[in-house]
Parts: sequence; C-alpha cells; structure tokens
Amino acid sequence: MNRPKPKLSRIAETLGVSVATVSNALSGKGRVSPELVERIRATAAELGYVPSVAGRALRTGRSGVLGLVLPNIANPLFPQIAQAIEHAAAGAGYGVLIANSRGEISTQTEAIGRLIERGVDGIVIVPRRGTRIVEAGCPIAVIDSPSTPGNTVSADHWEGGRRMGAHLRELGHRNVLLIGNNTTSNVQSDRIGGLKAGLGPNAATETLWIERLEAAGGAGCPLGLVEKVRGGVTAIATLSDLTALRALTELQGAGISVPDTVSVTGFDDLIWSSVVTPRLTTMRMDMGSIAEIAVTALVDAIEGDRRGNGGEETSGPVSAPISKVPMELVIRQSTGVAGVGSLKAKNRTEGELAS
Amino acid sequence: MNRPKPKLSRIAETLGVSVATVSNALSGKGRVSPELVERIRATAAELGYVPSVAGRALRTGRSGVLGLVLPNIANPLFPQIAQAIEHAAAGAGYGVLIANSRGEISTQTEAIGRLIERGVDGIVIVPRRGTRIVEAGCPIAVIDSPSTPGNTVSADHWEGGRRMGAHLRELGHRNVLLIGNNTTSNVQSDRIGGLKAGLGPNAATETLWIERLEAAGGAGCPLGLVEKVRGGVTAIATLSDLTALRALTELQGAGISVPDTVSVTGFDDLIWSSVVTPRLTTMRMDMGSIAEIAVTALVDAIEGDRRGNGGEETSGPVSAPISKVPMELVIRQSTGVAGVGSLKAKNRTEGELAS
DNA sequence: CTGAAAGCGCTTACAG
DNA sequence: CTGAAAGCGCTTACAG
Repeated sequence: MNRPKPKLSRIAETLGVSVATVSNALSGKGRVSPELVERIRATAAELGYVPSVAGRALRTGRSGVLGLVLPNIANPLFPQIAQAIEHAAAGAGYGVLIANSRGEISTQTEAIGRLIERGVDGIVIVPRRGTRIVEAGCPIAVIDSPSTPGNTVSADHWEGGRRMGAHLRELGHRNVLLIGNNTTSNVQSDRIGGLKAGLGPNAATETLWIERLEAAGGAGCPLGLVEKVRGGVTAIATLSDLTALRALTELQGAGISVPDTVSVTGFDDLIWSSVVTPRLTTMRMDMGSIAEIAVTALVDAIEGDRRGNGGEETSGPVSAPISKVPMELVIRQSTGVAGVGSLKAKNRTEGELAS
Repeated sequence: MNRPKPKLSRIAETLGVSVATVSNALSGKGRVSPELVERIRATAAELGYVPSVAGRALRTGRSGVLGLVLPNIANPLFPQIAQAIEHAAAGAGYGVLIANSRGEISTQTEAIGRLIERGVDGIVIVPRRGTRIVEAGCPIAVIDSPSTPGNTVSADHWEGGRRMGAHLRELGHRNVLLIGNNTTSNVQSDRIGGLKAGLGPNAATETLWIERLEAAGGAGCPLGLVEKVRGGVTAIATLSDLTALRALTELQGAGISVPDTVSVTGFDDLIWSSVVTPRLTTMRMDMGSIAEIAVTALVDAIEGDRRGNGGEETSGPVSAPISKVPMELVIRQSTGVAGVGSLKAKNRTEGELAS
C-alpha cells in the first residue's frame, strides 16, 4: 500500500499523451476523440486515479465544499438538517464542513469565519434567533422562517401552525394552551400565529414560554399543566416535539390521560415522536426539499459567478425560486376529540395499549 | 467588497520583502528577525490576509480536514458526537467533513471513499455494528466499544452497565427486565454484560430485543411491559434513553407509576432525559474526552508521518493511550427503592410534581 | 537573517 | 483532435 497515488501525469505517461488531453478527457470538456477518451478512462480506472482536490481547488479557485452553520449542534433537529444538507450537497458534488455556534452569537460569527478560512464556496446557515447575516464573503443560504429578512428557504411555519390549529378545532377543542420556548424566534412566532388563526376566533388560548418559566423555576421545571387542565384546557399545542414530550410525561406522571383528557401536539416529528405512548401528533418539515432548494440556490450562485458576471462575487444571502416549503400534518394518537375523558377517568385501560 | 483576497505576494510587495520571508514569518518556522516578523504580522492583519488552504494543501500534501463517518446521522446520539469531534478537531486546527452511512454497510464504504476523494487527512468513524474497518488509505480513529477489534477509544460500556446494575441492586431490585435494540452490537452486549454483573447473582433478569419485537409487531409497537410488571419486574434497565423513554411512556400511559411501581433506566443522557417527568436516571458518556483522544491519536498519526518515517503512510485504525473512558452515572427521579408502590397504587399525587 | 527558485497537481486559453 | 505552457498560492530546501 505504499504506492504513491497516481496523478494525471502518470496516466499521461502511461498512455503517451499529454496531461492536458487526459484532463480534458476525464472532465469531458475538451474535444477529445471518443476512442482516446475511452482509453484514458480505462487507464484512470485501472490505476485507481483519484483527482487531487487541492490541485483542482488551487487552479479553479473553488473548493467544492459547503459550510453548514447551526445555532446549536445539540439541537434535536440537527440530525435531520445535517443529513438532508449532506445528501443534497453530495448530489451536487459538494462536501459539507460543519461548524457550531454553540448557541452564542459571537461564536456564530467565528464559525462563519473559520469556514471561510477553510475555503468553503458557500454556506448554509440556520441562524441563531434574532441574528441577521448580511455579509460573509461568500454566498449564503439562510434557512430560518419566511418572515426573516434575507431568508432563502424554510418550512412554511405559519401555515403549518394554521393546519395544526385547524386539526384541533375540528376535534372540538376551544380551550387550548400554547407552549413555546422563547418569544424572539421568528419560527416560533410564525407557528404561534398560524395556530391561533387555525383555532379560530371561538377558541380561547393562553401562551406559555418555557424560557420564562425556567428563568424562575430552573431548567426542566414543571410546567404546571395539571392546573391548566383543571382549569378547562382540553388541548396543549406545543411548538416542538421536545416540549410536547415534556408536556406528555408531566401529564401522564400526574395520572392525566392523553389524549382522553387532554390532547397534546408537537412540531418537527423528532425521533421519539413515533415511539412514545401515545405517539405524538406533529407537523413535519420536508427537510429533504428544503435542503435541496438551499443547496441548489447556493450552487447556482457559486457556479453562476464563473459563467455570468466575470468574477463578480455573489456574497451574502441568496434567494431561491421557492422560499416556503409546505409542512406535513402527522396525526397520531396524542390528539383526540375534546371532552371524551374527564379528569376523573384518569386511567387508560390496558386494552388501549394493544392498538 | 470586490477587492481580491490578499495573498502572500501582496504582503511581500507591500513590504518589499520576499514571499519566502513572509511565509516564514507568518508560520514562525524560519529564522526571521523579530522586528520583521512584527511588521509582516501587522501588514497581514491590516490587509486581512487569509492563507489559501488550497495552496497550502497542494504544497504540503495535507488538507487540514478530518472526515466524520457515522452509522446513521439520524441517530439521537449524533449531535453529541458531532459537537465533540468538531470541537476537538477545531482545537487541533482541523475542519470536519461529515458523511453518512445511512445505516447501510455499503454506504459506509462509499462514505469513506467520498471522504478520501475529498482529501481528508484522517477519519473518525463510529462503525455500523458488525463492521470492521481495516483499510481506508488514511489513518482512522474507530469509536465503538472496547471489545471491538481495532477500536481506538470509546466509553467503557461494560463498566457503565455494571455501575447501573449496582445502582439498581442497591435499591433492592432483584427482578429486572433488560431491553436492548439488537444482539449484534458490541456496545450493547458490553452494556448488557455489565448490567448483569452489577445486578449480581441474586437478581433474576430477562432480556428483550426491540429489533425482534418490531420484526413481529411493527415499528413503534408496544413492548408489553405492563404484563412484565404484573409478573413481578420492579425495574426496567434499557440500553438507550430512547428505549427508556418508550418504556416510561408505555408504563405511564397504562397508569403505572414510575418509579413508585417500577424503576426505569436508560443510557447516554440524551436531550430529553433531563426534562421528562420523571427525569431519567441514565449513564452518560464523556464524549468530550472520547473525541479529544480520538482526534489526538489521529493527528499524531497524520503529523507523525511527516516527521517520523519519511513518507510512510499510516493507514487504518490508530491506537490511543487510553481506550476506555469512564461513564458517569446520573441518578434522577426515574429510579427508586424496589417495592415502594404496588400495582394498585397507580396514581401519583399532584404534590410529587412539585419536587 | 533573507531571497531566488522549484514544485505540489491541476485546468485553461491558446496554438497547431 | 491534441499538446506545450502558464499559473493558481503556498512551503521548503538551499544558497547567500
């Protein structure tokens, strides 16, 4: 295994042709005779030729790598996003370099800087809430929410909220508790706005913000849901499956039945949502499409530079033909018709487990 | 923003010195007079000089990038791993390129191939279970389990299991249900072995494998835990917090109290474990240390090549001074003394919520 | 302590 | 259709 990696010139020597011809044949660009192309291809394969990315990058000025900046890699949504972006990028011939903002705004800037230093051709960023990325020295695809200025593409969070609200309204819920994390996220305000619209003018809603509750009660503190249910709430619509899970277990731990006494909904279809009891009704993003659109927009900007405006660098947020991707309502067992169970009928029979 | 990026020669021209001197000054390698170094540094900073990774890579033969291959990016443990590796790599001056095996063994090989093509200097791999990576053309750090041949570093899963088992034994549990995912994972067999050892010879154990249950009952099917509890099980020790969550909600959904009637434990301290009710007792890996050790071993192999054996490439699994990193037992509310609650005392009082 | 020169592997006009 | 040559930006012996 100590043979040096074959390079273009090895193939050229082996065949007695020039490196230029080999390069042209392999890239399919230059006009090389079909027979020669065939021989060159065969020899390259035989020798196990792998082009040097460094050589190519130096010559073309492009690295073939995209950066991915996330607000917090620990976010449970991260796997979905990373997987989708990686897949879309690989399909377009790009690699993906990860960076972590660790939730802090200064780190986000640093992360972008490190990616630039590494020579990425473009960046996909899910911005920390409240941040606005304007400049970065390379094209940027922003995935946040349609109401964020500079947003490239994202799920249609408002419409997702509306449809979830409508689902609950149709089940007869008129007294609904909304739970979000923080008030400063565009994604969350879109979802809340949509939920209220979907629930309609006849529903009473109250909104709880976890960030505030925890500021007082500490991380992981109880949300006080039992009282809310006693107070007449028949459905709890959360803005994340993590919150939904928290609500579900808090209720169950107190002997309150979901969905018989109270329905619970989430957002994002996170990993556990389909395996907990009862499975969570949620609203799923189409991360595959979002990633595809973001990466395509980025690649267009990157490769368009070369062809189009003679070296003029597109830098900063790019736009995409479609900026709102529909969400998909996933109805599972955690939602049911309002008023089926009362607070007294606390226990579910074992039979229900079998369904 | 249309100024071309300054390169080494720009600095050299500005100062009227040679590019060699600038390079030496900036890298701190050559013997350049302190004053000149200072002036060069200042000019570089002023011009906003960012070295070209392509140029450097082409010349040095190293890309400064590590690849990260995961069995399945959708794995809930992925965020922890990716974050830790990214952090350790950044500390060592390396970037991290992600690749996804999507759970398939052929894809794992392809993923490695793509990373090699991208010119990574080394690869961190969490192998798909049952796989053994021997060759890849570059140094590899394998993170799996101490009982996997070729393993570079990992958590001490067996000892983690033993301590969890001991914790349950100390709480008086003698009839314990173990739940794993699949029988072919070294990590899982280590954990199971440790659990049994920790529970001691006086405990009766039975092991359930989710993969088998789901082969019959479908994904997300009930685990039949109520019957097990009726049969006398007082504790359920799972090999993952995802399974623990599944068990917890299945029990709570059936009106069985955790931990009064039955204790539940997990592994890995996943994101939700500290916010569900009751919070999950779990065993946490020290991903920071694991990542640090893996990256250091890789970097030693990569950079040692240059200094040491004159171009001889280390290729394949590298070894590390420490290969087993201790796990940390996190005791929370999901475990309690055996026999406190009976199956009849199903409901927890609201007061418990406040704790 | 400083500089001139070679060369890493590739692609791209350009000439033939 | 094919080839000779330049050059992307850097680092590294080597010479002075």
